[in-house]
Amino acid sequence: MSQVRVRFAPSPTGFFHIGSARTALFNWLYARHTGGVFVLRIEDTDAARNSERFLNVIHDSLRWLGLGWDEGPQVGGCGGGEHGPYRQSERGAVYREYLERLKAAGRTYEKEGATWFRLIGERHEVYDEHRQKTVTKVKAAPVVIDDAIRGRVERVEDEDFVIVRSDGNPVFHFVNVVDDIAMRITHVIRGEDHLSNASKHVALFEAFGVKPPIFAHIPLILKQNGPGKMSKRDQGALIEEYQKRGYLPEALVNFICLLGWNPGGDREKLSREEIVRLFDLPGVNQSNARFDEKKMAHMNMLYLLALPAEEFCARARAFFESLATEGGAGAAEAAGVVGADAAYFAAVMGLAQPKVKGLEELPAYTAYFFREEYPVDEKAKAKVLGKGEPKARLAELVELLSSPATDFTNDAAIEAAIKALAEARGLGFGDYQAVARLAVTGLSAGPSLTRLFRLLGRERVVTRLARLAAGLG
RNA sequence: GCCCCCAUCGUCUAUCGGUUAGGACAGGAGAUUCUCAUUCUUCAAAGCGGGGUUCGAUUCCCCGUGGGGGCACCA
Repeated sequence: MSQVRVRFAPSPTGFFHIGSARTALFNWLYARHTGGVFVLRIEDTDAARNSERFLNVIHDSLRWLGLGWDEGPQVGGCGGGEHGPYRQSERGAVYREYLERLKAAGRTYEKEGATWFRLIGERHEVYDEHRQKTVTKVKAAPVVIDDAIRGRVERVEDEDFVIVRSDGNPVFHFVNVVDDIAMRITHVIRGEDHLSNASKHVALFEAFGVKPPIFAHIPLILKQNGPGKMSKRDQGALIEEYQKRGYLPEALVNFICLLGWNPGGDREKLSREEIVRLFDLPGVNQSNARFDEKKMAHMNMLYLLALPAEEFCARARAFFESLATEGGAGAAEAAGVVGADAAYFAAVMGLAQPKVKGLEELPAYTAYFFREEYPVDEKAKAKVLGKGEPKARLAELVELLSSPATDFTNDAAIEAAIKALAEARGLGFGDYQAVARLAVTGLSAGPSLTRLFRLLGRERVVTRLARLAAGLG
């Protein structure tokens, strides 16, 4: 059992996004890699901006991603631990105690109702052009941050700062350090946006007479278009979004672990176990990575393709169920799909699995299997009906397929029958394929025609073929 | 403005002084398949600039430039 204790410390002030997910993941990976402890701590000291709803989003997202926490709020089998409570809003007593220690050491003072942390060094007043106000600068000794990823970073912290607001609530820098001490955190793995704050934190650790933990500031994820880091408002930023769209969490984890880290070599698709085994802090990059939705979609497809059929079927069912429950557009249709015969559903999903890039394509891709009122792609329709003799081809197919002489029980027989028909007319399978597909599915692309014919059954196929033929009347 | 971090194909990245600078996504072309997707083959695509150090720099150092972050009684 290693002594490593890491923490993920989000604040419930908004939706959980991909950057937070990766920070959580790296912490989780490091804990698992070292056999250490992964702590979830909720930094909700800003009462005005926190909400219970966003707290649930954090819990749900972490669990969906498979990043269970060893210590933290107790939710569905995760959490507990002897360093609680794990919500900062419930740790007032701890902060008061630590504040007293700082006061006793003469490292605080009151100003305008707030409590400030006093740096050590000579003071002088300076007018700050940028902030347009007079500030007191302190000639403090440089703070050294020995970062596991960045190496040695030196920074001068030259202004006292508030640690307890005038309303009595402690500030982030203070509670963050106090909790890292109280919870015996050994490694602080967090975004590079905190690198500049680290000097404040180190100063605080030193004031408490505690050796700072090992810092590891990981690069940021940049938005895929335009300048700046990824934020909650950006396209593709929200974990909840991927969850709703039926992304596989293991694919998402695989993708985001590759943003700013690599296992060495050319491999990209890695199992969770391999990632845990290979992950380490020195392997983390120093430069920011731009988010790429296309590559992530590709990773998701690879995972979908690799799923055992039953597993794919189960995920697909869960996806349709969530669509039906969500109640948005298509909920009624999804409910219909969920209510379909299980064996039939499984057979349809068997056709779809090798074809779709994501579960979210399933409703449109399989609509015609589950109801007679399915959408028709008008562009495809115009194109297919615009050439050859569609009406004649449809009529021939209706005659062929409605005949009891045509075996409708296996794909090969159906294919052979249509090929024979084509040959007799001096045509190819392709001359029937497009128009038949349009008639039966409303689309120009989809699973193998003969396989979907067999699944649909003779009656529905013939009816749909005849219906389109009649429409051409 | 001040402080900190970073810098290889469009994007994610490999390389830890000597390579035809490799892989993946995206893009182009082709093959296969009843369409589509997959798969396979293939093409195009990179060391920011300038100084050093060195027999030799993508790699080490410095300066620019560019990108990112921070500078709250937010976290």
